[in-house]
Amino acid sequence: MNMNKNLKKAGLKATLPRLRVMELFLNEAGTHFTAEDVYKRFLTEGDEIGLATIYRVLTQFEHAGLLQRHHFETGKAVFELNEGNHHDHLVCIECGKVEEFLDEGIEKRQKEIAAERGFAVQDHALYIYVDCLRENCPNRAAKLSHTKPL
Amino acid sequence: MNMNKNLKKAGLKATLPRLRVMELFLNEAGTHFTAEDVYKRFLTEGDEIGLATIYRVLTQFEHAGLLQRHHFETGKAVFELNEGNHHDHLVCIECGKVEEFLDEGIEKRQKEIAAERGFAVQDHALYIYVDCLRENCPNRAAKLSHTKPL
DNA sequence: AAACCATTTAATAATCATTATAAATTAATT
DNA sequence: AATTAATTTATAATGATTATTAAATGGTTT
Repeated sequence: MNMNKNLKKAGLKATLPRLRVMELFLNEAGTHFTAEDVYKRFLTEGDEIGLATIYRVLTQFEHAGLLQRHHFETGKAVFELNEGNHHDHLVCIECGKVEEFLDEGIEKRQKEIAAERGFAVQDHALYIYVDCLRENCPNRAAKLSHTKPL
Repeated sequence: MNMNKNLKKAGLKATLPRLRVMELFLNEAGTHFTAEDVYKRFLTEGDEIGLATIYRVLTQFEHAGLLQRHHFETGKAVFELNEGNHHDHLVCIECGKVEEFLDEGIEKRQKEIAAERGFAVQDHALYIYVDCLRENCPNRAAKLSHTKPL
């Protein structure tokens, strides 16, 4: 199957933790998970996979290009399936909801800006922090970003 | 003097640690410091100001609008003087050098993107990670970003 | 399929950045 | 100068993540 092939290509053995992680990200493409999200998810499903293992697997998958890591202002890293399509993020500071977008104009302008200054772009991160204005936020209580002022 | 006034307005007493921190950022406007940078700087100057105090003061200054906090992909927060001029950052992944820029087109487009989706922009962070291509990087050894793939 | 061996996991402990706590000190006010 | 609340110091605690090491497992070979 697809999963095994991905792992093989990355030179990684098909172990239970890795299959579970891969499966989760494939099944829920587009979702952003922290290491702990993944850990807890498995716990509730009956799989006791150590948190350190989760971290290791996520990092390996990132290096293998299977996942992407992002650092929002929440203090913890989030991972999502790497579907090859670069995009930026809108992050709701009230509920943590994440939406993706891509704007060619912005992409192009970034390259120009770096080039104007003699730099070679390696990567970029654009996070727009918003208020989604939903009164019924599932986790309006568990706010993000206690450090960043608005 | 200027410094005392700033602190007063923020409802903060003019203590030695706060004056030293303020002074440092004023004297080196445009520079980005981590809490530890500040801590070490004072040490070499003979002032033993606790790291926890530095953290507290930096956070207070941030809340008072005197400093701005940024999270690059280095894992630690950096602070710079808030001169009122919003700007984004080009960060060299080889040497840590930071350059600032502002592009009205990008700013405008961001607002549009959020608005199109019914969100209210609270803040944003745009970091372009580049290679400054300087062979003589002062700290080409002490690289940044071991986590983020290029 | 049993044996082999390198890889991987699990269970910790360690680390790094940052925040909280509680006792001692100090700035602003009386 | 005395009072009091704010602040610093020193230290412990926390939260996210990484390192360590012995035990277990996957893939391969016989």
